[in-house]
Amino acid sequence: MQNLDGRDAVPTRTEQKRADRIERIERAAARIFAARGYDGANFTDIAAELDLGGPSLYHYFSSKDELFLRCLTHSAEQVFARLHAIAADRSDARRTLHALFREQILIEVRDFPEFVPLFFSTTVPTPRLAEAVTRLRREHARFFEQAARRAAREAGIGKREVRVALGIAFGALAYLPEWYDPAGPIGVDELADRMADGLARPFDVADTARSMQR
Amino acid sequence: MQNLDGRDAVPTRTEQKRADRIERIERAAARIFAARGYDGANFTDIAAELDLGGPSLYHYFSSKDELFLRCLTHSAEQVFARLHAIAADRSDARRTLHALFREQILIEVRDFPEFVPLFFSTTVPTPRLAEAVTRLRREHARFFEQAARRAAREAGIGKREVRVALGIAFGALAYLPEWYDPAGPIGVDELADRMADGLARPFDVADTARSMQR
Amino acid sequence: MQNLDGRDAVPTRTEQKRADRIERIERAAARIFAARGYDGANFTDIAAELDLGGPSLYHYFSSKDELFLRCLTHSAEQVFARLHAIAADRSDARRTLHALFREQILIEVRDFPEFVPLFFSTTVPTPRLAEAVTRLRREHARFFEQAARRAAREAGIGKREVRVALGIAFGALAYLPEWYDPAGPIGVDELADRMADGLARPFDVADTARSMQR
Amino acid sequence: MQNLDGRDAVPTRTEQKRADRIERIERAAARIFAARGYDGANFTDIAAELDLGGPSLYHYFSSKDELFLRCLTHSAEQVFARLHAIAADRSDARRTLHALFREQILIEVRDFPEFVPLFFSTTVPTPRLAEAVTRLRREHARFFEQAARRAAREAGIGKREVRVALGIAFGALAYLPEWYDPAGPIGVDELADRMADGLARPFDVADTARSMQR
DNA sequence: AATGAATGAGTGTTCATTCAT
DNA sequence: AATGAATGAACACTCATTCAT
Repeated sequence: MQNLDGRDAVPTRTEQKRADRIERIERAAARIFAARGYDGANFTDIAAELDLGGPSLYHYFSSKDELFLRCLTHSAEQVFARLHAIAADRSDARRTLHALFREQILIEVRDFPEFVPLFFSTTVPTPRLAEAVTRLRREHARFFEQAARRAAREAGIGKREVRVALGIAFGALAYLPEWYDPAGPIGVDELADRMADGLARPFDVADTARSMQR
Repeated sequence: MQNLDGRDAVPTRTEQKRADRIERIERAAARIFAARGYDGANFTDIAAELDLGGPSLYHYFSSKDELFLRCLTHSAEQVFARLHAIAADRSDARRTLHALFREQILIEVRDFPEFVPLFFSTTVPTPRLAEAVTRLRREHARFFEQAARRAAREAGIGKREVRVALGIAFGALAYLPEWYDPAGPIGVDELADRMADGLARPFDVADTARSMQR
Repeated sequence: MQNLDGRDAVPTRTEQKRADRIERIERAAARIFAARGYDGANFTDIAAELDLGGPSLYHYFSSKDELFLRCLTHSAEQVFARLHAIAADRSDARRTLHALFREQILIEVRDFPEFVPLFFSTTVPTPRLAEAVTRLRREHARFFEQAARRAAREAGIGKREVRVALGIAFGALAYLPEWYDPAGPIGVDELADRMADGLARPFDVADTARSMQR
Repeated sequence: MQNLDGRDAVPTRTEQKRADRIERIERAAARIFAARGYDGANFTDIAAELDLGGPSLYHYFSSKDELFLRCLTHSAEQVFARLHAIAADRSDARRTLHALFREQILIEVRDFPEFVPLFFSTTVPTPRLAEAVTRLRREHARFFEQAARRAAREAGIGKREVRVALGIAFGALAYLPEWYDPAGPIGVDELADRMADGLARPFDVADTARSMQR
């Protein structure tokens, strides 16, 4: 948002209010979509969460489809930003990959519990959403793939091993909230450490030599 | 199906026909539920697959809910039977665990593609189904947990490591059909080998000593 | 509806019943559409006319759009059949044209009062309907145009005179129910005679010579 | 707008601005109502045409109903004024009638394309509008009826012939924009001449004698 | 004067489910 | 056993209209 001067424009009060509203709606919607899925969440309920009538949401979103898309996109953007910050460090690929796993885990179980249900939900009803999900997942995967490829090259690990190792990792990340309870015996940090260890292990040098290729 | 004598009753022809019908319906339903999810699959379409009208299904299933439940239960039973056969071998826990992973993978990608969507679908609409899913998943998990616990004891691995390792494994198994393509470069058997290796690795003795406990 | 033998198939009782239902619905719908226009007529009211609930109509018609289309098409077909019977006589073009006008008038004010509102309604909401209306009107116009052209040739009347004369005629026919009251002083037959006279007059030989070309 | 003195009040600047606004809105509304019909035109779109928000229109019109009414009334007034100017000439009834037709045609196809859709639209949704339309149409018809009656008296034509002739004429006028294209082969003036000829013909003396009374 | 916010009433449409046949 | 008929409950979405700002 910039003026012709190149300086950031100050948003008017109304613009600000509107933006706030939109964000609040998105948050509520994300929560409900995450809990009940696209089909199970209805417009009326989402609106009711904010003491609004159903049709009021149409002031901000043109359709249910779009509302979901925005929830999805925004949450993805936030996650991507955090992964990006980590992926930028190109020094040690193995360590970067480990850090990416760690970060993703913390996002899921500590910072952003809606992310997984929105992002990894398998049944996506409208074609437009299906396409968006595919695109975003590809983008998400790339963070890990790039680091993994570099790490694999250094450790002399084959493409197919990488593919399988990443398949395992994505699955583990997509399913995590299904079993992990932050209030349980395993603390969030411990989980992040242990799990990232496990997911990154196939990219260890010695390991591979011994056990992955038997 | 027993008579008062305690001997197995011979099913009458009509009973047999009915059982056949039920099975055919379940198969079709499983396919459609798997493809479109509970909400996305409608009764009419499922019936149409068998050249039946929608209401006809009510001769065999009292509700959509129940139909799904039966699909779920039956497919689970089949899978459980195969896992059971493997788990029965109590000789080498580590090897048994590996074999269980292998079997589960083959079931998913080669023998029974509907299983994962039915069994691991995250959004379950009705409470009754939710409960059933929980129960079945617990039962399913037990196969792996028992072998894992025994293997862990032998290798001196802690409970929490086991929990994390199994969390990773279940996630990987639940997400497998999302990325793996049987027609792709990695063959089914190769996948089963490599992936089972990866999932069972945390239960190796030496491995754990070195990298999981840093 | 024919068998392989080439004989007309006897419709089963259920088919007959269904056809009856459809026809009854169409008639009610035609009446309401005619009275209130496409937008003004709602599905619920049409169904209520037959002591049915709104959604019941979907057993017979897949959408409001289609229901209207069927009303339109069927009424058009009936009208076309009657015009066709008259247009078939190729002896005297001037007389045929006159007879066509007469027939159309009788259809409108005596036999089929819904025809005009359905067929000549000017605002047509959906593209599919707009296209159908255009096509049907063209077909309808052709009956009159063909006779008119032949009559014009015989009487030595120019194309543009024909165009204007037909424009007047179609307008008069489209607007007729707006002012004519069958219960009023002018009887149906008298109306048909007088009006057909007026509409066909431009195709008289002498007339044109004198007054249309001043 | 008069003061207590009886002199015309000078409108204040704000009053003038308001009047301008009203007129601009009416013009836009007339265009959209004409194009899409009462139901098809929505408040938001009409306002958007003037870079206004929907609710802003309520500063000038108390309802959609009223807005339509004003469009209708104003356009009718303009048309009536022109017809009035012609009807004032009482010399030759036959010629006056012809001139009225001509004028009406020019209004429709050259000067005021919105008039017909607004004025002759057959489905009128609200009772209040229906009444207004009836009243205005009656007023409109009177211009033609008066001249026609006088012409008929002179030519010795019966009431019912007049009724039919006028019925044809009004229909022709109401339907004109449906088929006539000003950019087509027939020019506007030619159309006006020919069509007025046709519509006035029944009021010719000789003509009637011969063909209308057979 | 203008509008952003909000909504209530209504609309077409879907679908699991019931029931008489 | 099978289904055509029918429906009630629900849902996304539209739109004229109100109101506080």
